[in-house]
Amino acid sequence: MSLIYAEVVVNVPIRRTFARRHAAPQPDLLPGFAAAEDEAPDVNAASNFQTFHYHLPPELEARVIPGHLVWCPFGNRQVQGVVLALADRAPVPTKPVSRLARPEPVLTSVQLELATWIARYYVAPLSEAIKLFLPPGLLQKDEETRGIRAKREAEIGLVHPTPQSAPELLALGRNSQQAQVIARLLAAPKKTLPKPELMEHCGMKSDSALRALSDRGLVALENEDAQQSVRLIVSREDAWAALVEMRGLEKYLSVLTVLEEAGVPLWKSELYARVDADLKLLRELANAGLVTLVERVRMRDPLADRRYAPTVAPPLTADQATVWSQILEKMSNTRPGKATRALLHGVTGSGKTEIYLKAIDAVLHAGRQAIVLVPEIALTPQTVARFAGRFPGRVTVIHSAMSRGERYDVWRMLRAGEFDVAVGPRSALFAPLPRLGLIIIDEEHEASYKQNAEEWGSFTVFYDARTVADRLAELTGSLLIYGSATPSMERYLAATGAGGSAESRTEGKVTSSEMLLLEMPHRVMGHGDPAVDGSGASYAELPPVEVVDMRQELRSGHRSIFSRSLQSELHATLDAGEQAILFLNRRGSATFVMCRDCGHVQECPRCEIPLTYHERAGVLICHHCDRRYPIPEVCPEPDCGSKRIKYFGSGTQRIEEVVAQIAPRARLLRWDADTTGRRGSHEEILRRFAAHEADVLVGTQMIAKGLDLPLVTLVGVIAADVGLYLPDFRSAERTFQLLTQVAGRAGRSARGGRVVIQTYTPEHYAIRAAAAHDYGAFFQRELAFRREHQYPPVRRLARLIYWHKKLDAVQEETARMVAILRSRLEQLGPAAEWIGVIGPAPAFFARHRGYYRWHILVRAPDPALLLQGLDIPFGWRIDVDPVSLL
DNA sequence: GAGAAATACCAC
DNA sequence: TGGTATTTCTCC
Repeated sequence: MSLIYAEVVVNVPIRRTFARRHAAPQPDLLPGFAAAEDEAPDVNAASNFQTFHYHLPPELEARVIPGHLVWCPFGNRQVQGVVLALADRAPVPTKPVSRLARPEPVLTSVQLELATWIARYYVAPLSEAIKLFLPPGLLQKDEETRGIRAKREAEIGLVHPTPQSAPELLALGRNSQQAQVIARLLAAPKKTLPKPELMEHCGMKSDSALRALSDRGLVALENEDAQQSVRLIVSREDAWAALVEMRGLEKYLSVLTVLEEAGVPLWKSELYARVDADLKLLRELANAGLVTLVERVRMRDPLADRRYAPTVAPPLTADQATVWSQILEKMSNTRPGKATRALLHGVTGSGKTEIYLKAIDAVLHAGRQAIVLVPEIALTPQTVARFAGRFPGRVTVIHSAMSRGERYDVWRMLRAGEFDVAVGPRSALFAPLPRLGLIIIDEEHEASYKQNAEEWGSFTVFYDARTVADRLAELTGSLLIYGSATPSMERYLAATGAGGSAESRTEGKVTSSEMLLLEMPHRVMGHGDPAVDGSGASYAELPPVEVVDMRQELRSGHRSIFSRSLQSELHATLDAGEQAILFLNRRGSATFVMCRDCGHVQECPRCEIPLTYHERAGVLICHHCDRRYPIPEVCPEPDCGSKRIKYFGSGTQRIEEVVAQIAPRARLLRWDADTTGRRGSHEEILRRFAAHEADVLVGTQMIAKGLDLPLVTLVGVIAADVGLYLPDFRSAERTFQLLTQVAGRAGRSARGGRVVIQTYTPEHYAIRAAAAHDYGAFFQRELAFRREHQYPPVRRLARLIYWHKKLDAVQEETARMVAILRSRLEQLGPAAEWIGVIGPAPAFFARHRGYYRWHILVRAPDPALLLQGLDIPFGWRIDVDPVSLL
């Protein structure tokens, strides 16, 4: 009699990684892993894939499959674990699996495979990668204590088909002789009864009640054949109305009416929202047999109480039609193991969302499902409304404001196939859709798709949803659409194939597969305007951008942070009763050194990264390689030699105050970290600005993203240079994206608009390209820069960050780690050809919350190859494909 | 995360 | 050298 064994990933933090001595790596789960181990066994002998083996007791043999959550003995206690694989033998003596934690598997085979891939790619514990797929609170000793308890609520159903005149009603309300008489007569043939019989039935001792009814004109007392009788002399409807009034049945009837109109059983809370009722009333109705009152499990649905007006697809613009036909053509090739990828490069307002909706529609018709990723900040009601409105009842959302229980219910409903479209931020990628066929990543360039290793938090897997989505699309054979007005270098390089496929193999580009490039270069103004193409949409010009050279301003004696040009534009805008957005990039209030005459910025000659001014030490430091340089007294630019050298970023003036001086009557609204701390205040600020409760919106990062603000005709960028000279290889890309997106806010209506960008370096290619709305020019120039210095997407990077309270401990530990990495590098031999270890150096934000932060960079086609199985002491974070090096 | 084993530390 | 505090290891 042979046993069945389960390989289990236990939900226990395994403090140290160590050798996986017994079980061989599974080649189909870990492509490339086994081969690498053969070549360099010492480096890859250890693994973060620590698993444990158990045998299945007879009663579980037929019930357990990979993906099941089970309880297992572990040391002297019971722990939860996820079954990774079944086998007919185990490498060690085994204990039995104790029991199933849930009857259904918590992960599909595709999700297990993806989790395994994530753990390897991001050098993270497999157990942590698995947790990404589970709603928070599921993996607990006692899930009842973690707020994901199933919610139970009474549901009210209607028993009687026509409750308005049901005889059961007569058991309710207050009784009276008059009411009894009317009820009796209503039930009688010909609405007439002999008087004595009637009085007897109703227990009447005198006929005063009858006379009162007669006085009200409801009944007539008649003499027929010497017999006194009582006749109802109003219609049945009127008699019922009188009955209702007499018995005080209105409150009962209003409940019944709501239920009748709903046509389906309602939750108690839904009923309460529509009608004034309480549980006592409902119990009376239930006792009378008019309604059923059942307590059952209620799924919390974040969109349940929202009503979206159903919308239909508008005709496509010419751009949209072209793009759509290209997608359709490619979609026919999509099958499991083969994804179709597309990059939708469309300017702000070109109608990308309509393409997303078309793609969802097509996928739903094919019986498959879709995940829509949006940057968290853009998860405004408007975005959700567009998806929910087009596909009523089939869309759900996942967002950070949801409670544990709500997330848990959404997870369960998705798994049960109750929704076909999941909209949410990066974590929505792990939604359990059983028949996934489409992944959309809107605003693909947004940094929030990367789980940031620099954030303070207990995250352990610093994954990039854009990269993981690529893998998921491959595994499920899905269509994957990235959309952006300013695509990331990674995606655009993949889509244009610049550099060639042979190069991308050796240089380890993020994706080696084809990506369809879809361009939508025209801005749609809105329907109903004079037709430019067949769809009835008209195209709008992108707003003209004026670049103001602040050096020139200075030379002319204007020291204000508002150039003369921006001041006059601001006045013109306010005079016209229009609105302005003033954009200040305050991020990391950079301390770079710039010549105020020629705009020259001090850089590290080797890393070509701006040097950071350190006031205390009185030196300039490169935050990549830790080289130090003296502060120049004169500008080193050959033709300049100016002595006016400025330390940028120190003490940014408050724009608000200056605006108040320039335009005292302008109503100001501020949008930054201070004013948007509370949840929902984003929307509140936007709403107030959209309602023209203010004339000028002053903000930092995320101004008015993705919102139509027709009255905004001026966008001013106060200092485009801030952010451009941060010591990070993505600074130019980020600045270009920011400027382009901000400029896209202006002139989205027939009023047109203007953009003013103030800068000390108007010749910088990021600023010139943004001003010219020329993505291609920026891309080519930036790619050359990345290629020259071997930065992503030409090469891949991993960043190892170490935090500690003591500086000497940081230096010691980072030096130790670098030594280990270098020795591993040697052991790799020829496989290390493209690998480099850079550092250690202090991170840009070198001191954070009392901790020193230093980092090491690994440049490699596949950083995991060097880092796999590394013993990683507490305090380290491994960030593969870091989004920032600050 | 907890108990067992290994090691470091210390008084004599 | 024995006893104890501290760190490391293992758990299928």
